[in-house]
Amino acid sequence: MAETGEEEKVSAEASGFSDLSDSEFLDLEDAQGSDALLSKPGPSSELSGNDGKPLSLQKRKRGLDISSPLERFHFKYLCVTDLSAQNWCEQQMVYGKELPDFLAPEKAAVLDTGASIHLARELEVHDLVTVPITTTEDAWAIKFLNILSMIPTLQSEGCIREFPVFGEVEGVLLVGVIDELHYTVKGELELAELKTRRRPTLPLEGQKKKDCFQVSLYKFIFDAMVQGKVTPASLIHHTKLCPEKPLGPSVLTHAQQGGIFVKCLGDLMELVFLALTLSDLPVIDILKIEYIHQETATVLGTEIIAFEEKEMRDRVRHYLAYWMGHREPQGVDVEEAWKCRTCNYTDICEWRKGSWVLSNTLEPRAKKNK
DNA sequence: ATTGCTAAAGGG
Repeated sequence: MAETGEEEKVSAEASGFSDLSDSEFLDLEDAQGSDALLSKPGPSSELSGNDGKPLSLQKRKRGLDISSPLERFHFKYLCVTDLSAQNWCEQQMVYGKELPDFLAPEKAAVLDTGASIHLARELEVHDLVTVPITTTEDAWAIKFLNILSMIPTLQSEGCIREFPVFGEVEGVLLVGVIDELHYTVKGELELAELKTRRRPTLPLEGQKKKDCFQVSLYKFIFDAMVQGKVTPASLIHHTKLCPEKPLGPSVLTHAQQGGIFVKCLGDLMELVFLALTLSDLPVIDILKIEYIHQETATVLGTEIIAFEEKEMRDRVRHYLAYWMGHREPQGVDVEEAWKCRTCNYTDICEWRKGSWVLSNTLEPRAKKNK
């Protein structure tokens, strides 16, 4: 690596994250606090119908019954790709969350290949180092340190990859990673999303729509970040992070190696906020998606997306309405039933059953559509 | 490909 080009990206080790779920985590001093949060309040079990009123009504009064999917899954935030999965098929996304290891066999290879190609490209612009961590605060700290190192790189060298984004949208925290950001020869900030494909074919409309939504959402969140609309307070509120908790020694070491001297997450968040808002970062000018063939790396197609904020926001609102429990999940429309062909949940899909019954009972009589 | 009281993205 060239001297000026030598970039070091700090990345949290997978095993570090898995430590979080170990018993070790519960053995910490905070354990009592966490247990208290996790255990259900006593009255909930006693509610089981003792007077004449419907159970749901009783619970409703105490606000116990109405747990939104967000709460039921215990999600503090959603990934951008969760929402773009909803764009593909919301019902499928929900099954994916409910039945995690229901997933497929040979699809894995395609995903794996895609991931490898992305990793190889990431390594073109910076090295990866592993930082062992034990807490959620540490995990976020690594993300923030990465941002702090990437902003100056973008401004001086013009290209960064895997840039973390996050921000509250419609009251929900969304988290994602932008594939690539770079300045064009004209000096415009361009987001470039790479999509690798198993077969050397152009994506269908449904695929394009989903990818288009994904990058639009990235821009929306990124723009909000550089405009100072994403505050440390909002992040802390959603993630329930403790800003004063001291960071782990390995994280502190890596911060210092990068010239960052902080003691806790709160300090780091303030630095990130300042870096984002005071580095003359523009909003994203161009959204580009490139489809390439996995095997040959042939460019299959390039899309320049027109950012339509209102449409995107309406869509986000619609998707989040499911997560907040304002509506039931939906499957695909009849014209997109071809998506079911590659879905693992077709056999159990309630949405499909519903529409099959409908079309079966209505179609034979009236030849018209429904 | 799972994995998760959270790594997000990975492709169709």
